[in-house]
Amino acid sequence: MKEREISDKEIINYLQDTLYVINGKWKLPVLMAIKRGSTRFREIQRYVPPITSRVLSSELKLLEQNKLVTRKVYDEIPVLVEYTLTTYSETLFPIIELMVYWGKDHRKVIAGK
Amino acid sequence: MKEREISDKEIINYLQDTLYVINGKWKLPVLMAIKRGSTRFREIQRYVPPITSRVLSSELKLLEQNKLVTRKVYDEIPVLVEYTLTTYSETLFPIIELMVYWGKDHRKVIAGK
DNA sequence: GTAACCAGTATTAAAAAGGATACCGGTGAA
DNA sequence: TTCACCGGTATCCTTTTTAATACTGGTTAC
Repeated sequence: MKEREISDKEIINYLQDTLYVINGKWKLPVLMAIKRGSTRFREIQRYVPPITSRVLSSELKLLEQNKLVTRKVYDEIPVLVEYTLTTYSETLFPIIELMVYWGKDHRKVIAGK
Repeated sequence: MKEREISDKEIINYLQDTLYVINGKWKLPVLMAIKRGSTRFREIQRYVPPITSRVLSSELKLLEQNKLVTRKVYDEIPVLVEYTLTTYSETLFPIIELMVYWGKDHRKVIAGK
């Protein structure tokens, strides 16, 4: 039994759905920061300069809504907040990694004439 | 001889370079439209609704600047303008295709809970 | 001749994204 | 006690993006 082909309109819709989730300058860099080991708010902020706390705060909320990031609060003294990736977010990293390599090459393409 | 590892900062920079090129709602859908066979201005516009001609016009210029699209003018009567993909743009399609499939699944993930 | 299509441009406005700066209450170290 | 760090929020402002609408000059189809 064969899968139905994806129509032109569906392709555009799916693509736009993805773009809607990852849009803007910050969401993917923030995910990458967490992936690379930054879990604390200030830590992420230092990793992805020069994002302001206002913007980082709102990006993290959107990432949470899209089930890409989990926010955990530990009731220690002082209170500790940790951001971690969901397992679902792993599905996004093949795309992000391709984008990293593409950006690296693109720099050469544009510079090299 | 081993390649040097990419540092944290470079990763973020390359990623941001890529995001800078593809940012916004329209550039990737426009590339996809051309890929799927739309070469004329109005044809692309119909393929990617509801983009206005003003926005499409400026997106196409940016795509040209980044060597992803070629604009050819045929001096016929009436004048004919054709947009085609560069071979370089092919390097972007693995990313775009992953994004199409990711968007398809993401819809289920968000809806299904 | 009038309507419609072509490839856009012009003008204006609205909405969204992002940035600057200051500040909060709490803790901990010097 | 003063300073710095933590995880943010509040307020205000600028820039960027996107949209709405109209229009141009030329061409073909009815």
